[in-house]
Amino acid sequence: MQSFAQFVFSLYLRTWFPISMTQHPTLVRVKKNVINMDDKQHMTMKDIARELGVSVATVSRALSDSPSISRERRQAIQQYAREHNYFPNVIAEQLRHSRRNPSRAIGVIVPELVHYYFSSILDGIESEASARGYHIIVAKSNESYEREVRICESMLKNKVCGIIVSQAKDTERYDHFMHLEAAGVPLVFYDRICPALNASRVVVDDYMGTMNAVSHLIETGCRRIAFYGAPMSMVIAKNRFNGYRDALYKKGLTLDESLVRICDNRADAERITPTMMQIENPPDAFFAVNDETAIGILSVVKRLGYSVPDEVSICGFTNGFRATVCDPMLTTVEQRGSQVGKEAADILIGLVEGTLPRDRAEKRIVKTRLVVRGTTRHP
Amino acid sequence: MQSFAQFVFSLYLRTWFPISMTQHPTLVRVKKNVINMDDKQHMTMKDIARELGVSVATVSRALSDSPSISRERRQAIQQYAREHNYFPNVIAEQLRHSRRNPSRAIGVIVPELVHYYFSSILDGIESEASARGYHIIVAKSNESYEREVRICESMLKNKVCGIIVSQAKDTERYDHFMHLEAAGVPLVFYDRICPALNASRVVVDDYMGTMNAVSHLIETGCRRIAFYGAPMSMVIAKNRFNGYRDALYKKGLTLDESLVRICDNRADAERITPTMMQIENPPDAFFAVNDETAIGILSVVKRLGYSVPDEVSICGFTNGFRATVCDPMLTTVEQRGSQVGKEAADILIGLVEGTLPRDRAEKRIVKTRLVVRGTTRHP
DNA sequence: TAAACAAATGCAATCGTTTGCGCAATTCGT
DNA sequence: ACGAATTGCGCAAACGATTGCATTTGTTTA
Repeated sequence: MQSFAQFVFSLYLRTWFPISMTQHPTLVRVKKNVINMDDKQHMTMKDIARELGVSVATVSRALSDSPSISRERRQAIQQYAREHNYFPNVIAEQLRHSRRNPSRAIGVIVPELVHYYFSSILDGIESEASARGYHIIVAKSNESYEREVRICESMLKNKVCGIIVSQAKDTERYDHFMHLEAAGVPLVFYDRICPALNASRVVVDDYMGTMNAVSHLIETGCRRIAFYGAPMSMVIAKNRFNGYRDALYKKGLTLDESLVRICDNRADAERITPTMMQIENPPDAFFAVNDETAIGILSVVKRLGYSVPDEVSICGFTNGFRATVCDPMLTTVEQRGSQVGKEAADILIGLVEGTLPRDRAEKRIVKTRLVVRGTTRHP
Repeated sequence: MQSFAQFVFSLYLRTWFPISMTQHPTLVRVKKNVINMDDKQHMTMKDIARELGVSVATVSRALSDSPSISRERRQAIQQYAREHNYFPNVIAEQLRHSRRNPSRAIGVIVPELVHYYFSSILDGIESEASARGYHIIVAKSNESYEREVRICESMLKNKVCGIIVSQAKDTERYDHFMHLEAAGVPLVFYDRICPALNASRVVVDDYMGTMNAVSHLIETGCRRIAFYGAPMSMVIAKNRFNGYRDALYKKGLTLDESLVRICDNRADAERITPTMMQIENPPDAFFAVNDETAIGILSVVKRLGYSVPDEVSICGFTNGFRATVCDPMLTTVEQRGSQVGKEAADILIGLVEGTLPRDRAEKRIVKTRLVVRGTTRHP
């Protein structure tokens, strides 16, 4: 790993000297007027300057490889810095540059953390961000408007360069977001979009995803397809329903409203489904807004003695951990959370670095993919 | 929500004025010498001072409610600040205090993000941290030593007040961690502990968790219990194995080494299990190091025509999403990731704030809980 | 030989806050 | 009414880095 530190160093004089973690340098200096022995801190330019008998300005210029410092001095200073594992104080750098340069911290607001889709998105954001030299500050809103506001304040105070956010469910006012925009902090929404704001966003192609899935059900012989969706106040719910409706329409089937239910979790699915299977002309397939709901349906349908997929087909949406655990494995629409996260980070960084115009909202749609497994028949 | 901003304000003069997100104040000031119209920035003490005809020092003291400023002036300044949504520049604050006060950013290093256990831990850390006024910077090591080192550097540069970390699998050198400690950044390990370092840590009670689970299997009539564990180089693997061994011993059973396998993922489980069921005296129960592996066993055993739990019992470890999705639902040891995260954050904050001594490693063990479901018989 | 020039370095202000110290103005005690 | 104590406020130096401008050298040119 020796070469690693050198590699990093060679990359940049601008980006500075990393601490070579694999050597044992005199990183730890004891404070001059020793008061607290535990008080450890690192070198500053002043230390280098004092030690080498030059001014701080010279050190600064030498370390930034300015040609106005003589070759020998420059190299001497650089070497001293490297040997003593000097690295610049980001706080000071930032204070100095706060008017021109944004920080490299991206704020990420997640409704919840223990959730497959959000984890994948976070993963995508982290990958893209760290690859481009940013780090992420993560906060979860717990689906609460109040916490969301507080988090926005905190992130503004902590000078993030931008925020990637999925709204909390009970957020219906958007002033906090507008304030952020007004304060010059760019915003990128994912998953749950703020309809009132014309902000940049990344969403998955709910419409086409659902349409393809439902078409698949029809093509494999299903004729009475139930739809379990989220409340229509959510944009994604509406899009998925439209996809369902249009798939039926395109295949010449009529939409039977008795087959449409608001249901987006397992408990509800287990409560509702028995009734659904007792109606006069029960469904021969289910499309569920997420895998969790689909699993609920599956467990009930199996318990009622139907065979899956022969008598009843089931299709979910997410393709999370659950999808390959149930028996039979779940056919589902892959939501590609990681890709959503990457796109969101890409937009945000573009906005921050100026490669994307701030006055126009960048909107991206991530394509979904139907993953056919055991809960639907093969064509 | 008007009352919210006021509520926050009333809480603290020290913690400062939040931006009232629900009003439309003159947060955005136009730069005096307008060059870039997009350049938005917020008030500083200097602005307040100029406007009210006092010195910056007075503003600072008034806002920190110092008694050395007269009541009227103090209130006037506070009111002006509140009305104009002044809030202090954390960067500047930090620079000033860098020698005494740590930042309020906690670094969190996770091997992966899309993973139930790590998500729960992250969730626990976030909850505890945000409740105590800290925020978290999250980075994933992707199980790579090199990335882990780089992340440590980056976090050190970004002045986190401490780091909570689970080692990458291929980390075998610990210099980077030692450097952090040396630089005064406290470290708390979770899940994967660094054996070479006597650092603070939070682990789950792998030994007792496994012992209880295996005892449960024995009490429900199982006699030949297979053990699928992780490589013994990992501490948790060893502890879990010991729990298994001692449970057998305590119940008067002998350990049959042909029933012990290194196997910690689904693919391996599906490969190994058919063979395992063909040995002369096949197991009547499996204990697996995690739910994923247990699910793999379950799917094979079911496919081979055994009934679960009547002929074969299965027990996992984690109690993640998967556990309630498989059929029958999985009996498993609940790992309480969220609690682990909370304890870790609690230790770290204690270390940072000085309520816990830095010279002694704080070690906590989170109790597990056996969750009996459908893959094992009831006593 | 003095003026002009280039190269190398230092001075000092700046970013936004905090804080020790000192200076005025007021109030107090005698 | 005069020195002492108190009160209220400002000056200026930090914190660690950057950068325009001035200064110090040494070299070249007229």
